[in-house]
Amino acid sequence: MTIAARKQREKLEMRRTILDAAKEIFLEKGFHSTSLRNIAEKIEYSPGTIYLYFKDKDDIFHALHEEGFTRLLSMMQPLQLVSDPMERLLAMGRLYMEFAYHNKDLYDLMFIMEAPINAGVDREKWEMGDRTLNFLRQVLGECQERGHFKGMNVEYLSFMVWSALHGMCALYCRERCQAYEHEQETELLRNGMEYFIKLLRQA
Amino acid sequence: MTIAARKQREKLEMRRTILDAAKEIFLEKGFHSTSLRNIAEKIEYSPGTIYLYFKDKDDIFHALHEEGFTRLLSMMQPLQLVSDPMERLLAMGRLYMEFAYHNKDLYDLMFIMEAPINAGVDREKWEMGDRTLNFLRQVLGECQERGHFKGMNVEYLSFMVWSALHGMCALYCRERCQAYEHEQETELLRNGMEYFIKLLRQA
DNA sequence: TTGCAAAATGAACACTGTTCATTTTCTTTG
DNA sequence: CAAAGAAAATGAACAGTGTTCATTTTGCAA
Repeated sequence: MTIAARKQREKLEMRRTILDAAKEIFLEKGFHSTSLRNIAEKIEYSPGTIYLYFKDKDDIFHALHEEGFTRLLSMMQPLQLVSDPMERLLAMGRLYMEFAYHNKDLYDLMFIMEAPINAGVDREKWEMGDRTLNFLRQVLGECQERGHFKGMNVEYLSFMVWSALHGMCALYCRERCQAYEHEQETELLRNGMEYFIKLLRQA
Repeated sequence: MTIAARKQREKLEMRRTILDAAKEIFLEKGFHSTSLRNIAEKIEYSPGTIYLYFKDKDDIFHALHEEGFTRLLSMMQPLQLVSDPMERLLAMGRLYMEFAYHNKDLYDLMFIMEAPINAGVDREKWEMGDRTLNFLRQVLGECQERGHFKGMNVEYLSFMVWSALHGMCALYCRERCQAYEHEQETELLRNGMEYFIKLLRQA
């Protein structure tokens, strides 16, 4: 039995090795400029080998996609200590933006790129994404219990809030902040965030 | 002299022909699945010919990028008839979303895709984008004159407003609305927009 | 009609994701 | 320990990509 166990472990280790190499190259060169041959070369295996561990290129980046959500979610856990729901919501917002700012390519992979999500809408794979969204739903629900966002539907409200944050992050990730010649990216993000928070506080 | 003029006209016509073919295939198959050989085949020329009229693939889609802004801007012109700036702002928002919804791939090209904008930040080429942004700056400034958005910086304010709209459109374009299993895309967009408008009205 | 310049060609280059017959490596059995 | 069998890794091959460039075709002027 111990040999079968080792085999399975080695299988997982190989997946990790591939994933680590893929992530490194991807974060450095971007998704579309990362080829399977690049990855294969880095781990010193032939291109064909990768297909023994992943269905195709999308499958690799789908795995990284999941890792991103796990990371984001784990960063959000401590926020549950913030008792006031409105303050928790605002802290979540800032943390979300912080995550996007410091993990530009990972954020891009998770929320902007076409590749991993389009092919098939694998429900099971979105589990981590769902959990993140539920976090937002919950805090918004609690805000309503304290009198905020009166008469609003939590589904649509969460979509609006998520969108506002995502919009700033997405413009940042895809270099559209350059439309503002005289402002720095960081200032745009910081002040954009604060203004949106101002709107939320009034509602 | 008349022959040189004709030559020049033919050069422009050829550009148009290529652009039209490119747009058609692109809107049908998406950016990355559109190859120069596809375009060449459609216009019944050899692949090499295209390079006599465009520097590279990006150059083609940069041209379409510009067309997108021209279209959006022309759609916005009639809004100048709306005298109340707050109403004009809200109408602009709805129109912006309408544009994204009905021109999904064009919107994607203009505001999400990496290809055309990253390579070089051609200032001259962003002219149409600048004009669109100025439209927003102007209406926000007028809103302030009427007592809205007190004490806010128009630059940051416009970034926040743009981001909120863009966020919804971007999540829609890149199929992230699927995170909401039980809601339709159109309802998410419509209600998300209305909720954001609610926030703006209060500020 | 000849000569010249502009326009169009399509083969070639180096790359891509993916497949699969072949070879190598490891594990089990006799 | 050797032979057989299974699992793992290989790398050539396929059909595609964006791009270049020597060669050919075309249209105009002398």
